[in-house]
Amino acid sequence: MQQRLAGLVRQEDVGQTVRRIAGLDCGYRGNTCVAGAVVWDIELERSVEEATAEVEVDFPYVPGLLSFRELPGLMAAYNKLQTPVDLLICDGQGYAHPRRFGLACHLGVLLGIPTVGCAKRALVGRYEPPGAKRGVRSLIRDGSELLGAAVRTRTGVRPVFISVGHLVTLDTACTVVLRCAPRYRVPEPTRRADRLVSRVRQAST
DNA sequence: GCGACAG
DNA sequence: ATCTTGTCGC
Repeated sequence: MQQRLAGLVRQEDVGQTVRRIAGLDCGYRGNTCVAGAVVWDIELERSVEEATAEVEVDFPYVPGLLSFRELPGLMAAYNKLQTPVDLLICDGQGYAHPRRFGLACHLGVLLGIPTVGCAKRALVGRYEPPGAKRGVRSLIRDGSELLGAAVRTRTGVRPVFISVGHLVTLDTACTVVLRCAPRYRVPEPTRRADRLVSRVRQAST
């Protein structure tokens, strides 16, 4: 399925303005996936809408097949949003995937909107550690193929791993993530979604 | 056969 | 991801 859908991914910028950025993340309570979606206004520098959803899961975590475990919950949370979103940042890989179709690509193709993969760890590919200063990038490659970039969002802190999801270029993906991460390693949309999920999980445990 | 392996 | 005890730094 991933090999087939990978052919639908477009790595070109299509969004004119990128102002409202959604962040998605999920956590678990037994076999229940608790997903959260946050819309971050890059101009106002604040969250303008949040939504959560819970769905039962049966698919296990398997490196390379994360989508099949998290997509249902993430889609449910995203679909509850009322605010139109310009771009979506996902907690995981996009193109930097064994079959070049990570979670960010899958969500992008299904939703038909620009998406970016921003993972906390690499899955495939090789890269040199980027310079220590915030903003420095280092390309992630697999042989001669360009997969993504290791980007330092905070000086002296380990980098995040950016790759194209859908309807964006790698350069735009890196620029957007840096704009969304002026203070913390993880960009605000994803970071807020993570915290939202944590709070909901606690309140129900 | 062994090591690696998003969340 | 989840659980869990302690430590370091601003």
